[in-house]
Amino acid sequence: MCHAVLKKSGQPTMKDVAREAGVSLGTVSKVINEIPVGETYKNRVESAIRKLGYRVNNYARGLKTNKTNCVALLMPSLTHPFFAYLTDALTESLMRHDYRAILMITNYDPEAETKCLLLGQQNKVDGVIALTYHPNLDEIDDSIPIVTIDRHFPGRIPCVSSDNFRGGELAAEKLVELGCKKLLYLGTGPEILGEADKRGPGFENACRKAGVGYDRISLHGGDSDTAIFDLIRERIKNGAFDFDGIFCKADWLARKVLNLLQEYGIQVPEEVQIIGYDGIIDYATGLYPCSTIVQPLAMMAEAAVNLVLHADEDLAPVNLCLPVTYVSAGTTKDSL
Amino acid sequence: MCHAVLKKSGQPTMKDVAREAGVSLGTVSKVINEIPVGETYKNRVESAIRKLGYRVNNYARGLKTNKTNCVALLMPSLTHPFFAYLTDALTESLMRHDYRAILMITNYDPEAETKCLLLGQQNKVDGVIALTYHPNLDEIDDSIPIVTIDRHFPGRIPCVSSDNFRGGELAAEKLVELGCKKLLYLGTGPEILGEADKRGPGFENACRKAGVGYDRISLHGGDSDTAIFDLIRERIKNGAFDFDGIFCKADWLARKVLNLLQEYGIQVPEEVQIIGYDGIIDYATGLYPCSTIVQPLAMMAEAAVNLVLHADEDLAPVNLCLPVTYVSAGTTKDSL
DNA sequence: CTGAAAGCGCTTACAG
DNA sequence: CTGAAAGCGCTTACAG
Repeated sequence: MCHAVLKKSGQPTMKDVAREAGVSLGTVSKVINEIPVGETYKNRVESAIRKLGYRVNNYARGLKTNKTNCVALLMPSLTHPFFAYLTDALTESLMRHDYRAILMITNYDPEAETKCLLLGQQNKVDGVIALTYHPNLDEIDDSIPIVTIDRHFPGRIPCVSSDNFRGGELAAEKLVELGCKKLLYLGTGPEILGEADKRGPGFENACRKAGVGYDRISLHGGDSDTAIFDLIRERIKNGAFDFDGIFCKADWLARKVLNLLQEYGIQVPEEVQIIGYDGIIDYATGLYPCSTIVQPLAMMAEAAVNLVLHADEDLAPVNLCLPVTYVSAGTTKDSL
Repeated sequence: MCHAVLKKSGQPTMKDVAREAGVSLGTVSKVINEIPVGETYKNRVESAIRKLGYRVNNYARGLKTNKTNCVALLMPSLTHPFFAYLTDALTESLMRHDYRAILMITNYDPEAETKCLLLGQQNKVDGVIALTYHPNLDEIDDSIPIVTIDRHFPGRIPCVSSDNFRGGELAAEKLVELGCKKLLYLGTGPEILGEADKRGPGFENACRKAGVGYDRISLHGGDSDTAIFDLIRERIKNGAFDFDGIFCKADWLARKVLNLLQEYGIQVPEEVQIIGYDGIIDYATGLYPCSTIVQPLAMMAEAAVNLVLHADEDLAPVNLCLPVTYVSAGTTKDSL
């Protein structure tokens, strides 16, 4: 009855612990899972664990329990600061809940999104948090909970976003309050609409309510990110802009519009005031990039994690719109 | 001999495929792993897989093969654009190699770093890529390959970084070339030094070689990120700065110094020229934040992934310094 | 080439 | 409270 005492590979297993402690496998398992066990047994197991530096193998455990403590995070890219900050917050929140984040970058590619979703399944993730431009999520196995961010699929999947409609309203209200008489909404994006596309309607709603004139330049798909600047240029005549207040769908757009107007010698915020959306502080300067509607990032991350981890208990596929705030930072008159 | 045909839970298993195809378990496994199998068997298995929508359970497979196709990514934070871009590139590279990235955010906290390393072990990752401020990695199980970025632990662990020393030299050479007569190095950082701290020595080396006078303000630990600005202010007298060329250890620092000098009415680049380090394009403006030494991000990510995936074949714990380039972007006279 | 069987490291009823 | 045993979904020698 002489077995080799040393295993060839590094990591000790539960069997090693049981042998070291002189107890059975099941007892070790119980100690680890905090199921009551005799005091002496418990001590022996615990010191054996310490001595051997034992750690549970999550994979083996997952095989039995059908729980891997991993959640897949689908993101288009981390080069957009909003996505980077969001991924940071989601990952930290997951770790606080003792979950691991499997990060997947899709590059806005629907095919890659599908592939990643399947990969997640294959890795038996306990859930998926997805910021996706995928046309639909129907083909996805509904046995695994999924939460979307900024894109609502009514009826099946909960969605977390900032209160985009309200954010648009808030921007309009502020611009009016700051004396603007002729407002403009500027937005670009992919063909597939998401929650962010409620910013425009919210803005227009508040304009109407305030009885202020407004217009909209809204482009979707293809080269909309660059094409919009030609349309903006058309509205500049003799060094004056047709509007005195602009709400941009995103801060990066606000910054580019700011630069464009300044090229034409138009003063911001004196002649034209600009409000953006996102509110990610620029790492280099430590400042907001412009006056902006701030998304509650930490809250959004926490909410998405809670939803995906407690998917079974949740009543309905909610559309959770978290409150936004306005911050003045250079492109509106209240920061003068 | 009547078994229930339908499993209660969603995901089909290999057993289901075998039953559907009328072959044994082992045969299914062989088809999946592309081990030669009779043509008819192969076809039957493949159509059964398609019909059932079967996917291998990576966990079960990993249990046998000791390979999980997961790599842990340890990052201090994703709010720094360099870390965000790097994480993006690393994740995409891993995915191209059919690996998954388990992202862990450590917030510069050594304890969290240790915890994450252990978590990685517990999840049986095939390797770790770490950008860490951990004092040492000795306590880490050496059975799992680890590659560091920007921090070299000689003797055991390969390290990938940009050629920091050369980058410092390059900055000095450029400033001299652009007519600077009195140079300054500015750097801050944590107490624990890393590869990035070779930027200063590289800079000074080139200054000496060129016979140009230089000074250095280099702070480490605690509140060095804010304290350095007081030291800079001391060098400003009557609206003039003691130096006409500055090399900053990072772009964010360069930007803040730029703002500080401008507050005092000092013209950049006319009176003082500034070069930073990192070269991450600002998402909002689409521009480099300043004249800078650009790190070869994609190359660094690819190299780190290759090293960690082929750790066994590699000869030595290399210190891989990848080539940097200089870009002029507003804070040096060559961009006028 | 194919199948039956052992085993990876765990958990969990089930007896004792 | 404790242990022996079955089984999670795979892979891999081993016979046939």
